[in-house]
Amino acid sequence: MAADHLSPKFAALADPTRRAILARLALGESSVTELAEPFDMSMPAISKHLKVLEHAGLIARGREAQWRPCRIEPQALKDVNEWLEEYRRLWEQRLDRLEDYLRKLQSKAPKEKKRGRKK
Amino acid sequence: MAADHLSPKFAALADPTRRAILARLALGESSVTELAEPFDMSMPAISKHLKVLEHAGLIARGREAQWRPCRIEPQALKDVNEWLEEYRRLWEQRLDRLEDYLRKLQSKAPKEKKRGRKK
DNA sequence: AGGTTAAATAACCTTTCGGTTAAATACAGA
DNA sequence: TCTGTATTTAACCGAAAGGTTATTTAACCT
Repeated sequence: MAADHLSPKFAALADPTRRAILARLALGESSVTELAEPFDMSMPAISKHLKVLEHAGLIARGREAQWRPCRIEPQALKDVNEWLEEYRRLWEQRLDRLEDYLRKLQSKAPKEKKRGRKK
Repeated sequence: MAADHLSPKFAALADPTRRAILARLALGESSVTELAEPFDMSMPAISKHLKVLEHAGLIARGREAQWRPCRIEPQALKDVNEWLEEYRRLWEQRLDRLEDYLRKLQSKAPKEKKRGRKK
């Protein structure tokens, strides 16, 4: 157990073409040809991208006649999110510090009012 | 503007060694040698991993005498989180459907009680 | 100045990635 | 059964990834 399922997911997401494909699939199922349409790229290239996404668990594919409709697999993104969650406090903490800083600036502001502003 | 800052971040996260380094840095600053210690890997290899993380904006490095302490840059992870947010409804939606399904199962359950259970 | 420690760089190697074109496969429909 | 349409597979290519060892740089400490 505990194989590294995250690496292939991150690797799949590291390509803008594949992220664009995911964005498209977030709107609904689509065939390979439809998915390929926006890109200036050969069909085999798209086919390879889809295979990468599939192996990462980010998409799944059905079969309808000669079409192989693709759909997004949200669970895979949820897995990524769960990894990220471990770090959430880090950026929220930093945000808190920024808020503290801004609050301090604001409480100082009245004193500063007397000074002229640089043109 | 609008350069692709996400690809290098995802690419950096696609390696388990680098994710382990990040996990370590989430606990606090660390020198390169300290970071290298848990891995069965040469120092230059670690050095390269750190460079990848740095270029992705995931870590930053200081200078203290002959040490180059590394620290995590939470903002980069926040950026990844923001990308992921666009898809959140997808997995939450699916979870809702599962909950609906389980609720239906439960309301059906009393009827099922009368049947014997398979051994 | 000389020696030690911390880290980066250079040069190299093998594997993987992202693309190509050409050929093969799978199915639908006349 | 032949033809067109959708998609994959095969073979190839150059570039990038991830590792190595050997060398270099940088800063500290006598």
